[in-house]
Amino acid sequence: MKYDFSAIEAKWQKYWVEHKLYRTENTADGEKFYGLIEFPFPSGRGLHVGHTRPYTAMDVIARKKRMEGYNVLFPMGYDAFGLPTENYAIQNHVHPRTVTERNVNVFRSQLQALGYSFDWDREVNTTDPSYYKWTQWIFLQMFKKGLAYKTQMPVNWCTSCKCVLANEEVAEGVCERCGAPVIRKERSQWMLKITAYADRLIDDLEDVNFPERVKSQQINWIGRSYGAQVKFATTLGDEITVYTTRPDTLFGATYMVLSPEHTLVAKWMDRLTNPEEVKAYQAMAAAKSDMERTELNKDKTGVCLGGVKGINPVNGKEIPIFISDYVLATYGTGAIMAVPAHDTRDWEFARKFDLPIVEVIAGGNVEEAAFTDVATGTLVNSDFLNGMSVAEAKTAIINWLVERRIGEAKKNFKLRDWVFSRQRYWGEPIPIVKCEKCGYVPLSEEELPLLLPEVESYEPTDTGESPLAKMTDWVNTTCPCCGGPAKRETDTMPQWAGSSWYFLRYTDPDCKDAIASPEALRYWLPVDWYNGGMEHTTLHLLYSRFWNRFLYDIGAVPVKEPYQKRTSHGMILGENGEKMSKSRGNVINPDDIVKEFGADTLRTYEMFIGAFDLAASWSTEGVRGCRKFLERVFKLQEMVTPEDEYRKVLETKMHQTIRKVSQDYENLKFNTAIAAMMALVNEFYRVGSVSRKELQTLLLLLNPVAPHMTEEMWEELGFSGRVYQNSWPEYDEAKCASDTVEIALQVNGKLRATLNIRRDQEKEEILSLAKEALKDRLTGTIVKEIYVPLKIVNIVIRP
RNA sequence: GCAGAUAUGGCGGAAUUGGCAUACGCGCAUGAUUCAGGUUCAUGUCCAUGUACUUGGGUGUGGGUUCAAGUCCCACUAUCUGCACCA
Repeated sequence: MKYDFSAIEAKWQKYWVEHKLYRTENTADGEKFYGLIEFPFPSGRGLHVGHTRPYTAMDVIARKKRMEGYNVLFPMGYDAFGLPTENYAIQNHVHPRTVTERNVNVFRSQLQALGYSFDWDREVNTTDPSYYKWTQWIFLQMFKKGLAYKTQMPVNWCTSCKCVLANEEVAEGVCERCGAPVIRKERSQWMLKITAYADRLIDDLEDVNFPERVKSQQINWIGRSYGAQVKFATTLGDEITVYTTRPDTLFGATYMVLSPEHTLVAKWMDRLTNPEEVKAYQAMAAAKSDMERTELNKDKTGVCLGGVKGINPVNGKEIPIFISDYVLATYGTGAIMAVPAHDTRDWEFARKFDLPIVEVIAGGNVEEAAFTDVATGTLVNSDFLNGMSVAEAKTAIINWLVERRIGEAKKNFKLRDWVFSRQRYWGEPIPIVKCEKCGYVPLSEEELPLLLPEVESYEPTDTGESPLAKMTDWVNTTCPCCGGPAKRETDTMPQWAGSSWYFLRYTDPDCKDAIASPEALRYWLPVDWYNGGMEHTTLHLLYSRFWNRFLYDIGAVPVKEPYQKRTSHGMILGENGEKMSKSRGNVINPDDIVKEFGADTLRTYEMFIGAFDLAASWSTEGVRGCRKFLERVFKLQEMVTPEDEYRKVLETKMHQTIRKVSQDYENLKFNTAIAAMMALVNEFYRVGSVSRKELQTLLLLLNPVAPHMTEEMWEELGFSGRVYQNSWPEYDEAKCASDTVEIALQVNGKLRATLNIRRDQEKEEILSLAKEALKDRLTGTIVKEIYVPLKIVNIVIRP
């Protein structure tokens, strides 16, 4: 009997589609289960073996849950707006919509060829006007609540192409396309006030089941810190406000540093003694990204502002003011007080510029290095703070500052507001018009969706505006508020917009009058299990939690947190252990694998490749191994005996395997689940036969991973119904354990022998058996005898 | 630089609470089947030493705790992911 995978897979895929096998209703008996995977960006390169790993994993979970009686929602869609499609469209003079449609069709057929159990009736596409209508609607709600606003923000500007570049299009400070230098230029941008939700985004993590590493990465990214804001007077009259997490070290502040972009620098420019030097430094800083600027191993640079001094409020001392690019305009107030004795970066800067280092917390040697340990130090050289601990000093100094109205306790976040504008064509138009009289005015909800107009060229304009700016008929409109002349916003939304709420739309994808009907949202939310990549932890995952929380606050969704459980998969690397990429020539196309080995083999291999949450390298030899395993299962048909029960010799093994596979699937340990099934199959071969009942159980266990082959065998063997209509096999805990176990016998921790014991044997009896077995080695005084039940005996002797 | 993670045979990886390191697969070796190659089946396979028994070493590096450490603690090193306009 030959395993003809192409015929088998085609047959069952057709059957599943025709019978709408995986269609999900919004009401049903049994508990609901909503399993979600990150929907793909339909790129021109097609589906990647990196996609199929998490998709297969959740498909396994979904199939198992259905067999356990759950009403399962397992949907798929396309996150189809975005830069790569737009760039392809520009190069090839085709409409991005055409490119998107083509790519989506390729993706869909690739996904279907892998036998995923998606409910295809619920497919969503973020570029569909009936979808982005609601993306725009959410933006309008945010605007109405004051969470969307415009401000000046720096963007990457190519001096030659004269257009705004994405960070990805900038390589080592030059434009990726033309090689011309890229500078940072201020532009008016739409922003979303995610910082208003910073506390909630941290605090609500307590209620969800996310891996610790995901939680801590989000918490650190949001970066909540408690400190103080302090006003420093200057000799030019203006005050500088600094943010510090260490107000206790105020007596040790021996200089100040402003970010090169700080507004006071420009204001003071005429009165400085070294304006040329300052301007030159600002120009240099503008050419660097934030990351380059904060690299610690680089030499600290900076310029002292000539002709102005700051005044330390606690001791009245005049201290120099520098500008340096290690201070970022976007964090805190863009200005710091520098305490070189107790901050590493300040210490290095002070050494380089020969500035005084004043120790105010005893415990280290500040001549050698900054002393940053807050737990043990005691305040010194600090007047009324002397002798206090760091914690006491913080409270005391803040009270002192508050009394004099020169400072206050302040909570700060590293999280920045979300830059929501893109000067691009292929995104959702922002539904706002600008009226000379009324300012920024939202469109009324009846006018949504605001459709993307047809343009001839998708190239950004010379002024850096989006291609939409060239559509004067579209841009010039009337103000919804006063009816006077107004202009439409020409920026579009980032790709993150559509993906921030897609999981809501799946619950009711055709809903006409809301993001989804309240009944559907109530039934399906929260998502029970969301699997995705670690690389999305601080952006997509955080953004979508933010949007959901906002929608909860305005009563549009019923749950605070959208995802009850989050898991992450590791990347699939090339055969050489490097990231798969065209330039490295190590890309594996899933289509080729399906064609040569079959979808069931690809699925099995990707589940077997290694620990699900770690990266794993591709191995075509490994694929062959999984194919061999499936062939061995297929050939079991020739060895079937008619018993409709587990035979005595295999009973324990059967129960153990069911338990292992059930638990391992649930814990995403697919590799060990498959190993257990391989071991079971080896056992069948060793025995030389398999009973009908044993094979039936194996087919049920293997079905989620290899659905086509198991369905075919099920039919061939004449079992009733389809595999998916049957229940998940059960195991008996009592039958998982054999009567005897082998334990290890150690002397001084070294393995010397093993011993077979009965489960119910007494400790004393086992110890005496052990000593008998080890008697040649017990050549000294026995100091200690350790027995760990059913595991080990360790006898400690001294000569 | 900051943040999060990872490190086990020739390779992918396994190992409830600290309790027999290397399950399962690949590769390799030997044998059977075959005209032959492939397939399939069986056996073996951490390293060193040795006649089989054995003995010693061994989970990135260096220390520590413990009767016992891949697992816990301290200090390193290397690699991977993200860093806000790629998604």
